[in-house]
Amino acid sequence: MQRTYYVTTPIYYISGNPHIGHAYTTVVADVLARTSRTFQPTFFLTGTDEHGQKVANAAAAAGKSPQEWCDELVPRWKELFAAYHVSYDDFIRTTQARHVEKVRRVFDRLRAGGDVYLGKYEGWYCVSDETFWLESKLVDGRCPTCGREVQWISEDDWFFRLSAYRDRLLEHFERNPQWVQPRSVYNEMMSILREGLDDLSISRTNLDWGIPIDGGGVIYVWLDALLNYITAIGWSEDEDRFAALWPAKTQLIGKEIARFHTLIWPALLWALGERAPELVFAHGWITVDGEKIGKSLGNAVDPFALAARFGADSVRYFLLREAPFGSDFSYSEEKIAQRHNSDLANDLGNLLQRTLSMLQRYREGTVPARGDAGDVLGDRFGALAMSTRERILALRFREALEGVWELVTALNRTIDERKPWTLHKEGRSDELDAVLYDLCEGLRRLALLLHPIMPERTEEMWRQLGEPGRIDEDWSSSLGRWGGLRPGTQTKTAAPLFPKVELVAQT
RNA sequence: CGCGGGGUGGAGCAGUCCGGUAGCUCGUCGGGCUCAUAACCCGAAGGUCGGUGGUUCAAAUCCACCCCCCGCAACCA
Repeated sequence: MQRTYYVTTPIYYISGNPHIGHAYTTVVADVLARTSRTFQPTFFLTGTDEHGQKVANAAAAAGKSPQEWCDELVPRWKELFAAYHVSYDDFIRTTQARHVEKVRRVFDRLRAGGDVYLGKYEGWYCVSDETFWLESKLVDGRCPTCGREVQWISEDDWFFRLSAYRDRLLEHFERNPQWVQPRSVYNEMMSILREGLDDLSISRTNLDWGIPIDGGGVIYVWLDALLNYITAIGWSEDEDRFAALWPAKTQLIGKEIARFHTLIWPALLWALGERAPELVFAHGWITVDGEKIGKSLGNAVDPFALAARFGADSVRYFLLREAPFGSDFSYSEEKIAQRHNSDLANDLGNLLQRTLSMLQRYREGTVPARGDAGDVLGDRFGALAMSTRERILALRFREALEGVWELVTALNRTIDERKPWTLHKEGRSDELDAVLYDLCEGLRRLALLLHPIMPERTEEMWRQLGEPGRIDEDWSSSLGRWGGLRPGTQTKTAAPLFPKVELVAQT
């Protein structure tokens, strides 16, 4: 069975409504998936993480059962992903039977294999914050966060023998220095490894919203959650399918959950006799004025409002173009507006507009045959498709877009240098045909190359260019050589692709 | 001595792993063009890369120390 490019997002914890960060990770995964699909079998998984204390609390506060709460909230995520044109192949919920039964199977196997054992979980516990604290963290014997008294808890819990995998993890990290990216996260995880790992408590007896364990208690929500990546693709059930998909090619996460995905997750997989994922990539935070986004900070960003104001594709473009992937980056509506206006409206949208306008004026909207004029653009940009694909799949989105924009600039410059209006006036018909053809061919390529980033607006480009084929077709056949555009194609002028947005002069 | 990230022209950022004319976007100034969403194209000004010291023929890039900012250390992307 052919190997499939398998990409995942974290499954999202639904203790509240989705925010911009959820959109960010998922959009990035979508860009990978859409790019990969142009040349290989691809599977893109996302979903929701529904168990645990916080969900139980949130549901109780809303006067609902946890299951009702989740059932009502999950559609919000699906709406978000629809609003951002996310093309996931599967959406897993940890409350689904397909997941629950396999997690229980995992637990049984680990227990049988000796990687899970019964031990005592003890520590200082703050009831108010629902958090265990190391003695060394306490402030005057009180909770360092809220200042309340803490109590000594001692309960029988199941433990995962994480410490037994420390050496293998170290070796894995040393042999595969690229498997965790970016480098900063790799370094941090290495440093944690060098300090040593404790076994991990994987059961909870103080709540019942989770996957039950025979004999009492529920499975720790993180163990439950991590397993979604394999329960969704047929682990222990459909061996052929699982073998085609696992190990995952790229698992995207936020950097705050790196230790779960790069230390606990591989150890867990090894305990099950499976392989670690090929790449775990931890992206940075979206910040507002350098500060982390959070409800408590009152600076949460509503992703629905954002998409409504700028268009989902503009936001997608911004998220991928603004910062090197992996770094934190500062967000503001002004920055989105700037990107939208200068890159998308002025450079790209206007290029389409002026090209189609001239084509309409001089050739009644019909793409002319090119003739034998020199092929500088073809020489220069023939390899762009392959380099763009490589950069995207290496998660170097910014570089990929910068490369594509060289073509945008080159086309704008071509108009400036060749002056089609002059060619027309002077009746230099062959030269005019060649220029117009090249512009249309360049735009056709731009639509194809940018489609994974901006799926909706590029479809509109495609339509205006009068293209009959599929925009998500194989790049190697459609972009192999300059000149794939068929002469005689009838284009249509239409409203601007990216209408400019007004900058609100506030703050 | 808990761990990690960052300090580069007015703003926001690349470049630092594998040392060798400091690059990009926006902004500013000047010019060009008139097909286009007052958009596009060309050119210019502006930084010696947080500080000090060291290694080197040569350092933003390596080493040491120091200053400043920010995360993490918790079931929050």
